[in-house]
Amino acid sequence: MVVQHRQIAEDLRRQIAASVYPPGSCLPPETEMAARYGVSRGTVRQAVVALQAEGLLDTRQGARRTVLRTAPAQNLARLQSFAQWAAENGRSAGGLILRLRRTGATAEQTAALQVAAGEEVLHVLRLRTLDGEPILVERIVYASWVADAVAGLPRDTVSLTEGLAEEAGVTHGHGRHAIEAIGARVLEASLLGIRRGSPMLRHRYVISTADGRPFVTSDDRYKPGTMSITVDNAAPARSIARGTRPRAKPVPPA
Amino acid sequence: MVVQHRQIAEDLRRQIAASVYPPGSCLPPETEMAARYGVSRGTVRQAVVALQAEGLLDTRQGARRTVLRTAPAQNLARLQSFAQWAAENGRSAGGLILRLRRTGATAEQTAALQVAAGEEVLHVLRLRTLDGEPILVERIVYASWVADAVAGLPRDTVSLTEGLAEEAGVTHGHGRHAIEAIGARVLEASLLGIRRGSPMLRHRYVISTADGRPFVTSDDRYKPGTMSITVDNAAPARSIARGTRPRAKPVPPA
DNA sequence: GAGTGGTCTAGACCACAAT
DNA sequence: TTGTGGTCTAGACCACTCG
Repeated sequence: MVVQHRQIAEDLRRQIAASVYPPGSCLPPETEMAARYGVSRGTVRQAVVALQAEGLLDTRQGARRTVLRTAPAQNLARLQSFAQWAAENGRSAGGLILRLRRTGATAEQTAALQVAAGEEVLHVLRLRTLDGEPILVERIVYASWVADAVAGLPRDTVSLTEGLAEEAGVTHGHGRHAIEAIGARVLEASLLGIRRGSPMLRHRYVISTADGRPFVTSDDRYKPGTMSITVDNAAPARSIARGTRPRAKPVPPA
Repeated sequence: MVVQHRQIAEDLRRQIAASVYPPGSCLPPETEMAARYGVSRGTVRQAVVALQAEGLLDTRQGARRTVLRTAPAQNLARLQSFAQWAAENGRSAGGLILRLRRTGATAEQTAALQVAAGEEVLHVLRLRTLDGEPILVERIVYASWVADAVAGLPRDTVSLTEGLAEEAGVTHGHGRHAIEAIGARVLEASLLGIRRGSPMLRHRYVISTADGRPFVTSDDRYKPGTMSITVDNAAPARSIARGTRPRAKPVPPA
């Protein structure tokens, strides 16, 4: 981390977490921070912009930036790896590939993965556990150009995502997700020990590399009551605000 | 829109949408764009950074920026207003308040809205329609400081969100959302004409003003098969990439 | 009116990618 | 090696908030 604006951002995050600047308090002015860190105002801005994007700060032109939260807002990255999410939350994730099959792509998969009609893809049926409990059934489909790397992984690989990154250097760039509710089918019911028709959370997604090539799509179904997808977001723009907004009660910096 | 970097961003978005720069093609270098628009390089960067955040561009140090998609990725703002979402998609939303009641806040609501224990809050039970079809039951709770503005709105107000913005100048700043699957209870079953236990999508959220004061929380439940929440996201960082990534096939700018 | 953040400039140097 | 994006500077002016 040789980049100054990252160091400054990290430093500010730490101070906010440590309640040096508690929620409701103001950050020092840009000019003052610039002097303190011995950098130009622009560099401080780069750091502060990052914290804003994380939902940590409220900033309005003309007013001092105020702290909103102590903890950084969780971001959507968790939608991209169950194993990573589990690790972050101190839980242990497991995974077992039940079936592995190469077939021609369906029309839907052709569109999602941007492969030629009928081109061979790799289907994976996988049961996942959290702290030893079966919790989720995955129906994953990999594009042919990553299929061999996936097929070579052990059946009980905990994170296919990381395995694929290590084996083939393929990493997540963008994801497109759809979340619905759906009744359990026979397969899920028997694998997870629930009744048919039970309300399951269905999470479908397509993930692409940073340069826009989709390589995996999946249909994940969670056991009822076990999973809640959470999202923090910030309003995209200052939108339709009218009049003057009341301020949060000020708190002096510690 | 007097700000140059916004104008430039908008111009680029338009050109990408019009396939002047189709997916896979490269954007001109920063210096060239700066000259073309008659601004400094920094201003161009501000514009381009916005497009990156929208998932429209792939950028890597040293390489030209490449276009990833034609359409701007939809963002999470839709999670904040059903009416707005419907309007954007050319559907007609309706809403009818079935019950409106002031009571003391429960423990859960106290925490979500950050009000004193037992402080009065406004409960709203509301049935929503899409193109005339009942689709969703909302259980909304408003903090007392916005309750009067909400209670004064007509029972068939289509957008309480916009109504609240107009009446009280209260607008969305941040949202925290949780999405689950849950079986239909008697109330939803009868209102939506479905069977008890049917798999419903449950969307709970707390919304705060830009300065961090929560003012509304809700528990929305969607009729089975009617709603899918979609999310586009980009990887937060250049994470654990190994080796050189293969490039997307180049396409000449039109 | 003083202070603060938002925008913009004109230049510089470096790190990385492509050739 | 050359071109490109990433970082940084030192200064300027404007728009907005707040006392």
